[in-house]
Amino acid sequence: MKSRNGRPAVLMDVAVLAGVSAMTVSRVLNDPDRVRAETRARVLAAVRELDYRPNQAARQLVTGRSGVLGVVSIDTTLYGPATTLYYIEQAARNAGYNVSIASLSSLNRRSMEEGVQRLRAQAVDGVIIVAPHESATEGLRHLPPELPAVAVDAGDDIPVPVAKVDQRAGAVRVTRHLLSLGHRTVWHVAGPPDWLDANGRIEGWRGVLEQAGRPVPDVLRGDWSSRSGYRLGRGLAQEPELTAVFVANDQMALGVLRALREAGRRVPEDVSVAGFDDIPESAYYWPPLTTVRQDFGEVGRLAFHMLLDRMAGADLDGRRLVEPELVVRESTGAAPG
Amino acid sequence: MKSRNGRPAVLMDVAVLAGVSAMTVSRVLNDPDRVRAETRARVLAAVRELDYRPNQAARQLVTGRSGVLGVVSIDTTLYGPATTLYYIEQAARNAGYNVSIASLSSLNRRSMEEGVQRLRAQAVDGVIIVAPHESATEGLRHLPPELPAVAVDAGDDIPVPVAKVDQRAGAVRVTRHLLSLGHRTVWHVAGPPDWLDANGRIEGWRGVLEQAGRPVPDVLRGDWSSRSGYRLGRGLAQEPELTAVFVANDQMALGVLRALREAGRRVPEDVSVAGFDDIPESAYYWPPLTTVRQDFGEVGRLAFHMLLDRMAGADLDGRRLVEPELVVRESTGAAPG
DNA sequence: CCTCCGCCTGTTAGCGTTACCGCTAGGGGG
DNA sequence: CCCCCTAGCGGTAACGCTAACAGGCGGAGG
Repeated sequence: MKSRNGRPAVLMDVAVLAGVSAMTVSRVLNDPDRVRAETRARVLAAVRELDYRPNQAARQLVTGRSGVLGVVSIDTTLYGPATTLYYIEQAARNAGYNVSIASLSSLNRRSMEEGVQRLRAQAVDGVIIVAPHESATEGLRHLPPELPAVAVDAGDDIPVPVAKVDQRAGAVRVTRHLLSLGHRTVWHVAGPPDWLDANGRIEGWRGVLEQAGRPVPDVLRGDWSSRSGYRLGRGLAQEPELTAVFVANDQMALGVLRALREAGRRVPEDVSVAGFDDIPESAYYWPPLTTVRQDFGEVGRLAFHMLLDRMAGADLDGRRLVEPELVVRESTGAAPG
Repeated sequence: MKSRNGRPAVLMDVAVLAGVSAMTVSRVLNDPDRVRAETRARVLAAVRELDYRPNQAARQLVTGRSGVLGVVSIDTTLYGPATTLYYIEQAARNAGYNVSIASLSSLNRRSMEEGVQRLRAQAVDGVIIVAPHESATEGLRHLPPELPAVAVDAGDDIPVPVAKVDQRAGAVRVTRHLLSLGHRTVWHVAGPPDWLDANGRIEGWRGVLEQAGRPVPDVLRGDWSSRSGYRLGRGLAQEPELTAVFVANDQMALGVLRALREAGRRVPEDVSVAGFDDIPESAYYWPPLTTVRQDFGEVGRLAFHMLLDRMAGADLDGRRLVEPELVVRESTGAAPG
């Protein structure tokens, strides 16, 4: 039921109906223990009867807090960012926060900073930045210092806390797995330059090969899409020495699988293929894909809780790593011969 | 540069620095043409010098508008909802709106209404509801009437405008395509009951078969996942009569492809398989998947503009359909024999 | 010369909430 | 018996902005 005159009820209407002052109504809503149980009950009854909802703008104007968190993220159509965002939102909701988004189509320092500005203009209490790109790192060094911020998958030497999956460790595991199957070396189809995840995976892969004294093939660069995986896979299929490929994400691995098959090279009998991410479909590729599982949900939750700490004034500036997990399926096998 | 005392500058600080009244500053920001060019320039200079940003809460308190739109959506991890959300956000940004999200993990009337409540408590100016589920339809009939709302992919007989892809037309096209290849009939792996998209596709498929006087096989029900497609595909592979399957989305089609291959039935020589959605990977499945392209981006943009009209007071209550497009690849071919 | 009109700017009064301080009633200690 | 303390509640003043009206000033028209 609405207030007498038809407009939404305000705090004063509740106060009048309950026979108390406006201040008491406010207390009932924000600090219920400080008001006598009987009074509280009367107020709550009035709240229900009038269908009263506190005006956020008025509350924010005086408290300075909006209860809204901002997430600026690269293309939320991608599986990783979408999943991270989803779990951030879940965690935020459970803690009583709302989340506002700023998706970036192109990723560079300016677009990222513009996203932050947009959210700031909206008076968010804090931001989480999902911008796993070299070009955005510089922007992270110049964030407004009074705005609590946490980054996901960011580079080093930045003044904000970071939550991320340990890309390097994942790449190390999958590369070691391939070497342990007897392959002389492992080729690598990487993500685009400037992507931190792509570079982390390259480092892990290269490190294992160098440490084992194996030849390090040239890195091939895709753009995360199946299309680019297919294109690069056609080139790879011409390499006579090729027996194992580590592809930097599952979508590109799908393209590589198709290219190899079209060239008549069997997986895993002739060539082993491994991916990264463990998207839900990869278990149903042909053959089912060996890959590295990233727990994007955990990253999202972690980022949110770090932001919460940050907003509470904690001065954490470290990075928290989530461990990836090797998932062995049927696309990798013993080296031929 | 901040205001003298260290706190963020407010409108009054700008007014003092520019030597005008607060009202003039407000006008420069909201209705620049109504103030003399020279005065305007002085004010803008002061704005820049103080790094002044209008306080949204104060503005909202007096205007009643927040400049924030809400999107309540089923699991934004799924390709369709994620893409729709992405384009809604893009369109909203271009029009000067921010977007706040409420993702639903389980979809039913209560969770949907709770999502709307959460956004309403946040004082959004309007909401877009992506809840393509029977159970949510009833909730759409009881939305607070004063809240401008638009639904995406909703059912019939609801009092809010709807933007959606014409599911039935897509199913009709793909089923006709399969019949035209000489198949006696077409099997169907559908999405979960209560999903409107799933049911629309069933209707289109069934309609074509009945109209052509073909037998109508029992509908198989999956849950959109590749896993369920695989499970149902194993059953299908046992059907001796099977020569054509229309699968209600591409992920399930991937599972069906694998199940058929494992059972030794070749695609498309023995069995034709078609999907729905045209996710970016489906062109790289083995074989490349014939499917129906849904333009989720167009749906998102459309929904946003309908909401804009709605907020402007327009009384549209119709539904706007986006046409899907058949994409023929290599997973469908002439009937065997 | 006066009046009227349009352009530009200023003054006043809120918008709905919470922070801060103050008041009252009742109870326990000296 | 008085004093002080606490629990419970109320009054007032912001928070930062814009709607609505008011006024000054110059030029056009009578």
